[in-house]
Amino acid sequence: MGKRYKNISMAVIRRLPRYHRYLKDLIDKEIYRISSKELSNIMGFTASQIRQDFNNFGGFGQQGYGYNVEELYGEIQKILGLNNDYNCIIIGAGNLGQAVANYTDFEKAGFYIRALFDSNPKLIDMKIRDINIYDIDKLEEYVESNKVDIGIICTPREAAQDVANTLVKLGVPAIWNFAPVDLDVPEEVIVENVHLSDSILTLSYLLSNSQL
Amino acid sequence: MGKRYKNISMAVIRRLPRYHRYLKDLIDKEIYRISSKELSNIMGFTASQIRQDFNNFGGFGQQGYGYNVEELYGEIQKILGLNNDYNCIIIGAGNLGQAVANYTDFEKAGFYIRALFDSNPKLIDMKIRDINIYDIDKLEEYVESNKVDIGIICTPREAAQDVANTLVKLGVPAIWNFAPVDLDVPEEVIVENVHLSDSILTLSYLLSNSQL
DNA sequence: TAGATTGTTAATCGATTAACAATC
DNA sequence: TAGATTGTTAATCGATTAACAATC
Repeated sequence: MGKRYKNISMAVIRRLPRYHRYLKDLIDKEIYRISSKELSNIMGFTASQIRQDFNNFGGFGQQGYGYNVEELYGEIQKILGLNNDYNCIIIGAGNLGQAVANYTDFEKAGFYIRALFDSNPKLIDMKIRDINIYDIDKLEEYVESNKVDIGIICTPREAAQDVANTLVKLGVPAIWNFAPVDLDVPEEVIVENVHLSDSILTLSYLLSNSQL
Repeated sequence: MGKRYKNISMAVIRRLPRYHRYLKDLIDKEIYRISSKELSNIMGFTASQIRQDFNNFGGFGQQGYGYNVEELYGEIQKILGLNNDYNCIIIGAGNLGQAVANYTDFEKAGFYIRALFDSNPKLIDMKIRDINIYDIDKLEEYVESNKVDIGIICTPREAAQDVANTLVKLGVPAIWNFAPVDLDVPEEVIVENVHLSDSILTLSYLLSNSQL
């Protein structure tokens, strides 16, 4: 278990994955040293913001030199909790659930999909890669006998809150929610939303209000 | 074509789909009148913020009464550009592309998927619902002879920038990007990202740094 | 009219940017 | 050492919240 950071603003937290991504690119390009100014040019954040962001977690740079890319990448890796593995289950094995289950990049980052659940009899006992789809009735039993870190909700809107209630009741600490609702959960439960419909509406707004 | 709003901050814009969603719920529940205070209780924004947000676009309420839900919903619908239909194409017909193509909710909101494109010979000429998957080589020809409002990029990371370049060259005004890269496009081109990998890393951060 | 609630201005809070001393 | 660049404090900017006069 690494250090735990508190009171970091969401604005900063949401930039961390982006740093992680760009630093990975730099390593792939065999660039091993970078200043906040150079990173600023690449990423489009100000150099000042970059230094402020990193200094929320301690000083990773060296005056007169800049940052060691691999070291910095390693630190952000740790901060993001990517040194751990996570057991994930997907509830809702429709198109979206299957797409998520098939996205093997997550596994590389330590997010292992252990099981899917669905209410559609046609899907039950099918496999995605080698991951089984169980009847939704087996969800409680499964979570009680297996450690589940992240519940991924890919059900239709109507079912999402019920599923969330079940996951919360069973002690699942985090939910990755793809259903187009804001889930009502106790505050200690972590919810990260992927609201595709909100995203396309934002695009729609920008398109209709653009100058063309 | 409705009014065009400029200089609205992204913070406000990103709340609009959420208002849209909650107002729809209210209509479904046959609630036809609401005050900023009541909406505040439901949505978790402050009443003050709600009034500020709406007043960016004109006064939709009435002192002493509140807001007429249907009217307000209609206004936000217009502001979001949902009175138009949009022709969309998906580039990359793998799991994610297929999941997006199958998500019929988008069609209800006016986003019509007209074609998919992929480089995998196995997929070409298959159909998702009744939408054809074309060879990626046919992309230019297609966009030249059909109006395309939104290009949806569901390719792997490596292909995404090339696809974006092609779309930009052909004059597609907006890109909905699911590939885990920040696309480099001219500033008049609208890009809305769905970075699933960034989202799961954010969740990972919150989970590793939570108090449990 | 009296009560309620908006629209809007002013105050506060938080996040970003600028500046620079510390130091490699 | 001189030059470069960080870490950090101070200044600025923008977004959120509070307050209240306008008015339905």
